[in-house]
Amino acid sequence: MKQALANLLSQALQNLVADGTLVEDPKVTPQIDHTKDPSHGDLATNLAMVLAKHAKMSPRDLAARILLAIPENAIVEKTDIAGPGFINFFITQASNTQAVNDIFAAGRRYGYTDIGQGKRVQVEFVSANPTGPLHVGHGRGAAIGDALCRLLKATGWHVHSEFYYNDAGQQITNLALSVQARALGLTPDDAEWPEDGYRGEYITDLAQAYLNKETVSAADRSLSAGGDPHNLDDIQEFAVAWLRREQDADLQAFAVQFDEYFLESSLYAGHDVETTVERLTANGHTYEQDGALWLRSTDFGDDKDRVMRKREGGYTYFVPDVAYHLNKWQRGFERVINEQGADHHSTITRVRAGLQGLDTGIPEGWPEYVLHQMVTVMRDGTEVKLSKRAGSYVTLRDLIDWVGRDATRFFLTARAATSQLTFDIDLALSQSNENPVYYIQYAHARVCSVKRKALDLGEDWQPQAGLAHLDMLKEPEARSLALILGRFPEVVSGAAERLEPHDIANYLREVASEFHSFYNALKLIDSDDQALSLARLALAEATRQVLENGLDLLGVSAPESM
RNA sequence: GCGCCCGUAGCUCAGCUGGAUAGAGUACCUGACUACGAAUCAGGCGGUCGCACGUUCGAAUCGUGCCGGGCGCGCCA
Repeated sequence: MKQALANLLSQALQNLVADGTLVEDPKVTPQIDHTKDPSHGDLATNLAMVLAKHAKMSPRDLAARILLAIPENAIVEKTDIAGPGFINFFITQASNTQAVNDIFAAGRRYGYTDIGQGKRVQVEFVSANPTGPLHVGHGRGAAIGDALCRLLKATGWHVHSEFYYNDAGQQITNLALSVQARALGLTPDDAEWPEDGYRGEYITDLAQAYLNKETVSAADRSLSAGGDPHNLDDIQEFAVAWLRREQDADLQAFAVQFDEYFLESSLYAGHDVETTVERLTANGHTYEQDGALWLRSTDFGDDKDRVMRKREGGYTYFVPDVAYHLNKWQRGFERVINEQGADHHSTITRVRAGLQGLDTGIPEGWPEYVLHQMVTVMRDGTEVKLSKRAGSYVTLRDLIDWVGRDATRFFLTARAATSQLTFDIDLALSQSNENPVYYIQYAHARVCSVKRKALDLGEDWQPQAGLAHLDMLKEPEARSLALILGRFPEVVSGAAERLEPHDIANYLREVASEFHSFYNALKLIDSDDQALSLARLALAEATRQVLENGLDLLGVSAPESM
């Protein structure tokens, strides 16, 4: 719709250039927006105001000239010049209800576009260390990251989702030491307990499983415990596999899947880390000082240089990170998007600096980042900070157990990632009008119910039959519902472009709201007027389809009954 | 001290690539079920958009400086 209008306007401009009103195509980007106020029409543009200076005319005069230059068409019913020079467009009935036809034609793929043209994008998210259950922050990352993948797929990108597994380094050693301590009968209160040890209840379960010589099967491996509390390497290998299984189960409960789990240890095994360091050194971006090897990251915008190889010989954490991203680059991804918690913000400059230092033609802004702020969990008006299982934090599993997968997903994606999030357990639990998830799902279930009811009247009460009578949808409630359904493709492509899934959540609430108003104002099934009923049923079914498609982008189910 | 994010209705948040009278939910108040699902709808109340300058036809939106909150500033990850 917007696009069609934009085409008309650009033809109008060409006409004005041709007749000398305008000199040539000026470099301005006029906007076409949906109006807030129905008296302003359905769509409006600021074109005349933007061009006024260039044309040396007043915005309102120019607007009048533009309107005269618009070619004959079947879209615009009438126009208006308003305020300082806005051009308002009232679109025709047929043009408005065309969305319903489009929705029936495209079905499950309505809203999808081919903007990405099949180009490859890699999305990395969650990437939790295998040292404990996933917490609510990982949950937010999982919900947003997965929604991003779905949005990118819907806009024609070839998406590869990935979970980076930090199965090397100090924190894994601490994990192994903690499990070993438990296996040897120590508790976190003992003086001999490892200094940076993990204290959650799961450590106890893990130690017990190890002593019982249990076998764990995770996505990529199956491993049996040796059961020897003095074999630290064996404990470590078992602990990582066990926690991986634990995290897999959490992600499965959240319906999040990854195309690939990438192991940090593979970067050491494959010498990627060494190669990365060698290349940075060969390119002259490193120096030795105080027994350590430094990256001159200040050459690439960092506020200080960073140690790469510590005095004791090990690499700092960001070195394998750079190696990992070089690996991503070599795999040929057009774009790479990393979804992470904002507390890791400082790594961005470091990783990009390392990549620039490799001199392999990686663009400066590569990879892209989506950072999410912290999540606070509230219940009964107070903050929930602890879980039994993990000890010091609320887990993703806790949220799912408390409020269910759909509500968890929705609440975690409904807010802008840049805003801190307060997760209100009581609100998410309420099965009433307070809960936005149910509000949207209810609209979907309601359509399903009405369709069932209509079919009770006979086989000829299929919504599709209403497509022949769409011209009967004249009431304002029907009009504005059709109008918002027609916006869905723009909403999806906009959300994907800005990497902001919460746009979808807001849009779906509006759709549900328009539908409920429509439903309450008009009777959908009237056996005395089948044609009109069918037209309304078709509009309802189109609404259902948009709700289903939109909820799916957020990973939320669209129930046929509740 | 430096960097990033945030500050909009009592509460939770949209709007932020500048546009018309700043929106939604919730809370509170009035109404609507012998109709297809009232988990709904219609209406009302509620705001110096943190503050101050600036940019311009026009600023919640852009710039600068303050104030307040969060996160990060390690040879931890």
